[in-house]
Amino acid sequence: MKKASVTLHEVAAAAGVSIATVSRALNGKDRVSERTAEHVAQVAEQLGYRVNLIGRGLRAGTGATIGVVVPVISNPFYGELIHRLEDHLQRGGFDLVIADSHGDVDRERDRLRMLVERRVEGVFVVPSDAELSFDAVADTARRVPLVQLDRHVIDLPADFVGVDNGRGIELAVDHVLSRGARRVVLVSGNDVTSVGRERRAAFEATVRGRSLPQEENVFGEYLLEFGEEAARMLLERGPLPDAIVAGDDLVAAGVIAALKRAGKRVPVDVQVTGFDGTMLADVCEPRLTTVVQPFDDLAREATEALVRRMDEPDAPYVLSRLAPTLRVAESTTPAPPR
Amino acid sequence: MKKASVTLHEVAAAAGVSIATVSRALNGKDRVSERTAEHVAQVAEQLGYRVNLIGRGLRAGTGATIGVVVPVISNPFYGELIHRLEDHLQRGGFDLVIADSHGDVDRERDRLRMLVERRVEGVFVVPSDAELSFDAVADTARRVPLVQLDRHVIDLPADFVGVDNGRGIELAVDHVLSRGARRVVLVSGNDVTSVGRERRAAFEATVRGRSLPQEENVFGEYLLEFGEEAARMLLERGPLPDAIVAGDDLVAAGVIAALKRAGKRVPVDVQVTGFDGTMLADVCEPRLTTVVQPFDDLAREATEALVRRMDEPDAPYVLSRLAPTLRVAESTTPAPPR
DNA sequence: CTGTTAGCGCATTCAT
DNA sequence: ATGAATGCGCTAACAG
Repeated sequence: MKKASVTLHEVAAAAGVSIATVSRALNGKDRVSERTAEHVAQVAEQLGYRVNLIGRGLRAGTGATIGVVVPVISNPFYGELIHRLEDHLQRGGFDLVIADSHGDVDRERDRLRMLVERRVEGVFVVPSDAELSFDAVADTARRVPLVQLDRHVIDLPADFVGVDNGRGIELAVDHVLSRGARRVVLVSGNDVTSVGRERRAAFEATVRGRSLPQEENVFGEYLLEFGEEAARMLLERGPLPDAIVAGDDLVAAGVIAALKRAGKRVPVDVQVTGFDGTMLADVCEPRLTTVVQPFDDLAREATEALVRRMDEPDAPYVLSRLAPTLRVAESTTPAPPR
Repeated sequence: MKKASVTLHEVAAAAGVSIATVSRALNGKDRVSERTAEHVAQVAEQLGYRVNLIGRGLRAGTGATIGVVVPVISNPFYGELIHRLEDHLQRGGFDLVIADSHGDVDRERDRLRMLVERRVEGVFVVPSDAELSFDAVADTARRVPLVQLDRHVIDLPADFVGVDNGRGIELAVDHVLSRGARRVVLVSGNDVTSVGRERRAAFEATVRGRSLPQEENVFGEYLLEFGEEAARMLLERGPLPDAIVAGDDLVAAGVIAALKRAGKRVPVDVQVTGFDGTMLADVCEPRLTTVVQPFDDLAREATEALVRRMDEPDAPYVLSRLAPTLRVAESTTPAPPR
């Protein structure tokens, strides 16, 4: 059990051929006689040979690996996204190395550095800060094909694939309006992330565009706890608005929990919407009306963008915005849709 | 932007020293004059040099990498677990490669093979099938230090770290009994996984031990949908039991959702408990009383077991069972605890 | 303190 | 069709 692993040399020796022949036989790329090929394969199998991807990688100048850096792997949204990414990459024969930045810029820089040193062929990154992530992400993009996912760094000339946040917020607001709301409040992430900025800007624009009353919105982090805290704040502030548009499903879940604990009814007393379309939306009670991200399309698009960048490193960068959809559920619908 | 990356040679040339000196200067392991060290560092920085971990890995016989194979990365339970693992490994200077088996034995075999070929220094695996995963996991364990996590393969002589499922189920059952339940039904995962088997066995043993009436339990997969389905089945079957012990939080969430849609009240009409202690438990309404897994301890223990195995490959294998705790919330408590 | 050299495992070019 | 030789980038002996 302590034997160092079998190498081409040993297989070659055992099979009575040269190391080159073994390599050829096993990879099947080059011409080898049927007989030897079979023989070699058998010997290799019998010896329990396994290619050493490190050796191959060194020779090839790279392993077939893609890296991805996310803020929090335990967030269901990123879990889902990574799940899809892995799927698409697998098809291209790539393995995925995952790194968690803990939403910390220093750690993010560190993890990106690690991926570069690993000579991954491409990197996906969800930047943890719309501004402070600039240096690390820019530097990485200079060294390896890189695609920003979900969030992006302001003014960074690099590919990006994400959802159309403006459209998503608009869908949510217009929906609650169609359900009779007038006073609508946004409870969402702060300006640290591009997503937070975009959703806020879109919300304010929509409120103005629909001539709705200006409410005082609440901003914080994309956490369950923030949702609860924000809801408590709104309760203290006075009469509840007609609807609360939350920045994501997690926040929405927190909002609903706090509201109900305070004896308020959703959607009767106040409507609530989420954003992302994670499984959290289905676990909430009432189930959450939410803006659904097209996870699979995002992953596919991002993979394609990365491949494009690998093929043509100097092509002009592209910003992809995918359209979200609205999934209507009980949190905005008094009468359960049958 | 298309420049192949800078190598030690180039740095050496530019700095007017030998390649070995550069290596030493940069790694600081060996004695180099203050002056040259500084000079080299500066040149390297200026050229944008980054070690090539593939080269180093080949030389060292391994990269500082650990692999982990889980059934579904999008499941919050595994997200949380991976999060903690990454944390502990980081401290040891290890990077983590994640692979998703999709709960499929073939894919699992494939992913394990990839990790071996990558010459990772260790592997964590959550086997997708208590029996069918045997060959792939056993073969992998023969080649590299391996620790089974959460689930294990039956009769496989390999390290394992997981929660004490028996104790967890007992905690849940005794708790609902203390809340006045008599008729208790288990809705949990089937016998495909060791976890499913253990929770079922523990439940049946507890029911017998407490002289409770034997109910017909429901088994399926650890999915939200299964929880809903099971609840519908129970509703059709006749009068609801006093309590439903769910196999995990996801199933519990599904159960609660379906019950409430059918007009039943939790915990008044029926109590419900979960298992795992994921964020789902806090999002449910009412919040879920659940058996909490000690995520951080599990990750730490698993990491230690792996390191132990790396140091002493032939040591007798060890099965670690960590004690869960019960977190009581509204799903079993009529009067909200203040 | 620093330079020279060898070789980790592999794929490939060039002979044969 | 096969073998011999080369070098990917790096670190660790070994000299000096």
